Amino acid sequence: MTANQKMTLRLILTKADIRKVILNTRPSTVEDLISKLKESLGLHYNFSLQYQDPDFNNELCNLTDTEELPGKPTVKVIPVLELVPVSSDEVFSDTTSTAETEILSHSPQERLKKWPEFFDIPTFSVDVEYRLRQAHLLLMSEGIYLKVTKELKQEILERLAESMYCYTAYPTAPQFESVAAALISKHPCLQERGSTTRCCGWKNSLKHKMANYRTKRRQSGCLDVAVNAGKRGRHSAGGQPANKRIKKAKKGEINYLPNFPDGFDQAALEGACKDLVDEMQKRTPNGLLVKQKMDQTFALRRNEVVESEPAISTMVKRWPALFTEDQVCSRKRR
DNA sequence: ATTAAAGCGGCAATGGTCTC
DNA sequence: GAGACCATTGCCGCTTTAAT
Repeated sequence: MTANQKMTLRLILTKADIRKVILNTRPSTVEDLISKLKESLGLHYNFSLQYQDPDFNNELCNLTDTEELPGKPTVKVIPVLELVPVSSDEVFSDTTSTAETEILSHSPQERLKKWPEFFDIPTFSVDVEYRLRQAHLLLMSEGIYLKVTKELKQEILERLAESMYCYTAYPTAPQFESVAAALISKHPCLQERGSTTRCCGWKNSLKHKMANYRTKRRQSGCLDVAVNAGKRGRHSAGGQPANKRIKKAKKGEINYLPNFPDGFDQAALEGACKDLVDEMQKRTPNGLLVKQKMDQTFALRRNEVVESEPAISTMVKRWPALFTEDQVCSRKRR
């Protein structure tokens, strides 16, 4: 392949938006290809690429080298989800992260940010953004409101639920209101005629969506929402529902049961627990080490308390550091 | 059959009333 | 004032419905 050759490719942005793209020069690196695509299509988000590989019956493979591309390749855009970096005083955990961005994962660390004063509506898929822009123009010129189709609503709700979940799994009524208001403020074509707030339908849908989103997360193994499930008697197989004994959360609070930190399993955390006991037996325990290990093992302690309801005396033996002045004050701040 | 949206119902909190 | 009791309210998981 020569570098100056034109390049024609079929670009899959979404299921509904597949475009033919012609580049004047054939990019020599994947980075170059991505920046050329960003430039020619005006895409303002980061993405990686997958291509249909003729070696594997045209199944998609990650693109690592432009040499792998056939003559007229079909390439799929894979958006990279990014979170804004968080300042250390905004986090619940005392541990500070040096990462500039974090990919969304199932770890509780994703929910580090305080609910913002003004909720920032995320950017939707290219297709949805395009449709909203068109609808906005139509509203401005003709005064016609957008008729929100089922799949458009679905994509909007899904993206908003994801965004809200970064802050909390259980938004309050005013928080739902603020998101709905921010949505119609950013996209006036989504306003509802008939309601005074112009967005109470969105608020209602968001509430339902969030409940369904929690169920989804629960099924994929997120303990922090799973702890609130399984309380109904008639839905469990063996008489008593699984989590019946776990008290239902009060208004405005949740039963917090975080997953283990990334890279740590039960055994690793048990090790940290033992280190802590050993350290606490010293005449002058290393405060920094104790604090670090206590933060690391937070999820393990929560699991013990919720799962086995240990006696206080057991907790004192297993977690002597938990009852020091430093730790009591530190936990109160959480 | 699958999936998302919405309705239903159990449960804890809350507030009012009554009695002591 | 304190407590017991009862009705109401609102949250949220589970189930149903509707669309494909």
